[in-house]
Amino acid sequence: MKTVIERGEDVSRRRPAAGTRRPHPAFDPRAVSEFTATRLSVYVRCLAVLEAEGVRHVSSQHFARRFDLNSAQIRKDLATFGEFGVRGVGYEVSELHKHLASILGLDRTRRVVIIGAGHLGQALADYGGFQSDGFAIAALFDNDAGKIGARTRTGIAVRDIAELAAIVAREGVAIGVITVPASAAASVARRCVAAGLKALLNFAPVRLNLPPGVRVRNVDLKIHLETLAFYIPSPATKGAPA
Amino acid sequence: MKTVIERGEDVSRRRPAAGTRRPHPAFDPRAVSEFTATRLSVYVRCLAVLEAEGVRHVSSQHFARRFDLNSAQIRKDLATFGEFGVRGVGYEVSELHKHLASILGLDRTRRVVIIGAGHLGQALADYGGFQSDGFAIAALFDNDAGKIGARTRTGIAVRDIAELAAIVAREGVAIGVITVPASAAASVARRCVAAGLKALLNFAPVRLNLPPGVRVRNVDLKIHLETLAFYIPSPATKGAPA
DNA sequence: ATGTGTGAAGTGCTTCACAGCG
DNA sequence: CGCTGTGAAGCACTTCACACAT
Repeated sequence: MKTVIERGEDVSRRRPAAGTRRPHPAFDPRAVSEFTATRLSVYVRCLAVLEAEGVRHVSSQHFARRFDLNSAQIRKDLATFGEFGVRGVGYEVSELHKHLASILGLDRTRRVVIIGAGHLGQALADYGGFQSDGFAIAALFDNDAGKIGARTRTGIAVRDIAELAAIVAREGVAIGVITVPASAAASVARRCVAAGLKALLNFAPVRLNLPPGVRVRNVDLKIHLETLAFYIPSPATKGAPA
Repeated sequence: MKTVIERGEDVSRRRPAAGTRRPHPAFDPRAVSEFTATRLSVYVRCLAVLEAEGVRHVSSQHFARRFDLNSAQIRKDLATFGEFGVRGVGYEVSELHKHLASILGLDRTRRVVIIGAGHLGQALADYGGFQSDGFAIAALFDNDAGKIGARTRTGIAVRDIAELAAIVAREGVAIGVITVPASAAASVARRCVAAGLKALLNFAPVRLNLPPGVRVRNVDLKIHLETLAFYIPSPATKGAPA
């Protein structure tokens, strides 16, 4: 991630022209770090909790204490997207929730395709948490004739990857999830880009090299496990202090 | 991650006492950042590729170019763990591979338990990449009487979570994978800690609060998707510059 | 001559601390 | 007063650049 994006020196400098609060000053998403974007998603989730509890207003202080976050960071993050707070009062939970959800594009359902109908791909297709809250599986693909036409446990059909481009275009899909073996990942990723996908969630243990404009996030289970393993004080190694 | 670890000011300062290269100077894993640990895992994978190709020696320069990494970072990372390189020559692939694998504890098989036999838990249990290369599924647990006793597609039995502590102790398991619903995650995590697990890979969309000494890594699929969604130039939003 | 190991510089994320608004 | 929004400081990871080992 090279982040050679020109700085928007004046965007955040601007004060509201009229007396009202500015919900949505122009901001370039590409200028927002993935750290901030990730926290945005966390905030939406936390706000949903507060809203369900009937909480109307919350200060960054209380919000931080409640969810084990840093209040300054919350304020800074939120200020990136607009002036949502009221000084001396805090933030209006429901309104903020709606705003942030809209910034993430969660106010309308995003269709997602999954490429690779192995164990993992099928499990993700059937995974409830994937289906709810603004995301829906548009289709599940594979290139194995033995799998095409079959259905997952919850009844999602496995389609021929040859149909990928057509379905992506027809359903307006922007996000693809890659759950194919490592050996197939690079070529599948290229097909995804050719089909018009703009973001990929890659479960294959491969670093994908993609054109600018296409975002990738890698979820590499083996690397996660190995990294965890690294920190485990092994019974054999007595060296590490307790 | 608070990283309040005291600095090991002198550990990296020490020069070799004898004339020979020191493969393994004492280092405290807790003083190694997760960034470095993650890359360590990447390096091992890359080295396996080179070794399979029959490459004997590699310089940080070539290594970096081959796998799209930064040569200075490679040298710095490796220097954290010992002096593996030979000046003017580079690194001996097979030897370095072995050393790094040993540092990650991959030279012996790590047993892993999975808690939560839903779609995802079963898929991970069956996932080949999980099984190979130093990790093995010791057991798959659930608390649903309807699932206990059943088997995954590849034949792994679903066991009662009541057996968790006994099996962890008997098999010497240190790593747990949590694939239960969000509502159950906190209590399951507590059980994991009580059972003696030292590292958790958490797929539940919840921030686990655990005692020091227990590492967590979160894989939150919904947050990944939402973060990706954030960067997608939505057809509705015309504001963003091309 | 070549390439490691490493101090120093660079970069960017996080946290502090406070001016100023409500 | 309380709390936001934000410049400035702090901190951590990355990259540079070079002394020095081979």
